[in-house]
Amino acid sequence: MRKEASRATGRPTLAEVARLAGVSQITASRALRDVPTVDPVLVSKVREASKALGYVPNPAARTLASARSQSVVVLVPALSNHLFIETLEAIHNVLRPRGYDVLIGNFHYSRKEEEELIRNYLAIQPCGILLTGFDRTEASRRLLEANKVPCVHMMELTKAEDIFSVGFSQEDAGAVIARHLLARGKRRLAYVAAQLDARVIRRGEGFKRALAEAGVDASLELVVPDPSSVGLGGELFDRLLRQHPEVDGIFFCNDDLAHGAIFEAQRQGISVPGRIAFVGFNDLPMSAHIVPRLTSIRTPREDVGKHAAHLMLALLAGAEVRDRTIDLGFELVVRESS
Amino acid sequence: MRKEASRATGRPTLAEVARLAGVSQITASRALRDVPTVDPVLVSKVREASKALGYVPNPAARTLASARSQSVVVLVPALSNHLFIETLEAIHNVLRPRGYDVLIGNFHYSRKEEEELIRNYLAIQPCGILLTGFDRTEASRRLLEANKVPCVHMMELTKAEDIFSVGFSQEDAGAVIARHLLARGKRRLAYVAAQLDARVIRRGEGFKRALAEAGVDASLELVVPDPSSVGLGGELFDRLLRQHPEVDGIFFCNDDLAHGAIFEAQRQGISVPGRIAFVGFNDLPMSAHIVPRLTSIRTPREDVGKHAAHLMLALLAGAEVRDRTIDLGFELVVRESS
DNA sequence: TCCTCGTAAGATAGCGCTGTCTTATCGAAG
DNA sequence: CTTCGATAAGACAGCGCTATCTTACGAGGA
Repeated sequence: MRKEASRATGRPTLAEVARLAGVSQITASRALRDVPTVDPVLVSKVREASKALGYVPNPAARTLASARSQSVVVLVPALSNHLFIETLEAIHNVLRPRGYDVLIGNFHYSRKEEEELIRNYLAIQPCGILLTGFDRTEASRRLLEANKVPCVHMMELTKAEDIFSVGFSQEDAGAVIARHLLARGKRRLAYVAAQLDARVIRRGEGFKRALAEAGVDASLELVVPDPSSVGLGGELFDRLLRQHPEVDGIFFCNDDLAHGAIFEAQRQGISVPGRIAFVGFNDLPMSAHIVPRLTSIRTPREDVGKHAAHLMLALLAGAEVRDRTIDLGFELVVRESS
Repeated sequence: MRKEASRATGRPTLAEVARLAGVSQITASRALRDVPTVDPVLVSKVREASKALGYVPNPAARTLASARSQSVVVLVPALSNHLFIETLEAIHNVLRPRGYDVLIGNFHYSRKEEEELIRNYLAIQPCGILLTGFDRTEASRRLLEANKVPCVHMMELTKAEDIFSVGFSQEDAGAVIARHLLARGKRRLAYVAAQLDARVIRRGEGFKRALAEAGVDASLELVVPDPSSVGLGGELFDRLLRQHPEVDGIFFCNDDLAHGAIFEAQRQGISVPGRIAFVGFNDLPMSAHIVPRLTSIRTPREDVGKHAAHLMLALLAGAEVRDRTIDLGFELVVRESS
């Protein structure tokens, strides 16, 4: 009498499934992985046996044997923010039902921290990585390259070959806002931004370029590196107004700042949009309810996640991907604040 | 000449570290895991060899061999919400530097979905699970029990033996709010809640109990199962006011609802707190800036994550844990809205 | 001096899968 | 009727680590 399986997990293994189905272990393995060279009759036998035993594959064994896990890593610059949450949710919803684990890495808008995360997460041999934007350290790029992990970039677009990206044009969005404020008759326009990352900068560039093209002064801006917050929005608005009392329209790089500014304006008795118009970015749920309701750019956050995840699935399946760039656009939602 | 290591990952392995350090593989393994029975001299030799080779342990192999992964699963009812984000961040900050992977499961306030997540995540043999609250299906409980995974429960407290919990008393918090509103001279008080979960219900119970104890009518409430949102807060406030125009104080089960109500009141020209006082729950960042600033309960979300993670570490280390219950308390932040 | 015992190091044997090579089977071509 | 190639199924080995058992060794007691 041997003390069988003392170290085992107690769960049914592939070998047991194979035995019950009357096939070899490797055939059972292939059947469950949809390898096409298996007789459909055997496949269904294996499927039944698997179900009968309540078999669940052991991901660790799978990873060890194939040198590639079933984990997809998603790196985002922040979590304290509806944007990425919705994107993450969408990614989860696509990938989890298909058996992938989703690992979230928050790099707090720090390229250095992102590099560290990449280094650490590569240890688990992820089968794919979803990244935010293109702005990262050279070392990060090299690590990804060297490990041959499929990557999909979210939130921005590029024309570069060999790069998969899902998002929209930050610059165009900024330009649309500029034209909207101009159409409202505003002429003394400013860009207010915090938490400078590549996307925020690009939005501002689009905004200022459109102003310049319209022959309007595009030099007014108040840009700080601090983390964005509602409180900061109020402060920045107050500061801008002291320095430039003539300002009659502001594009805030995100809704949080705009919300803070709305509260501050309310406290100071400044009429919005009468004296000054506000436009935000991202269209957070609150923006449709705040007084006055905030004009904003609705970004396709959820769709970015969904499409990025599907693109990753295609890459993992080894499919030929024609469109390496998926432009999901954006929408200007005009409300009371402008 | 053998085509050595064709399937290998190319990364250095424990065997190479052992060879370089001049010890057996198992000794190297023990040295790197801080098993105490290894000669300190050998430990440092192994450490050096490991560093020299840039060795990173393979988590899959480790999991397979030990039948336990380095992953900690965290199950939360929602992500669209600052609360859990901050808690998750804190958990990450504690566990990741110690080599654990943190897997997040969002069960969308659904016990059924939570059960499914538990079932699925057990496949990866997590070394621990962090749960939100105690309210789950019998099957979930059995699964956790049967798999002998250490569990820590967050956000609520219990006196039950053998259950580790980190949080605060939801009921007491509700009671504190009731007493605060009473102290403000309000007498027609209502509880407005959405997204009913165990904690929201408990808050309401504490609130109503405190009212009853003070001899005040505790029957006024508007409670709906829909997902909580800013918009819903406005609607519920409007509906309540039509049905009970005499209401002079409302406890909203969370800040989102309260924010929506503030906007709605503003639109209707209703004075807050003059005619009616508002109190929220959670103290989201926005609550300190909205007009009027919102009185709320500041919950120790970050600390809950931190303490829960440390408790988990203690359990994983096999330490003797004396206090199975960690009460982190809460704080009533009184502002303009009451 | 011999023997026991506690401790540290090593040898061994897997954990549960999948990559790769080999073998069986069958139909088509010569 | 034989040979060949394509295809499906299986045998085999091993991914990189750790649990477990075994051995070596020195200290302490009889």
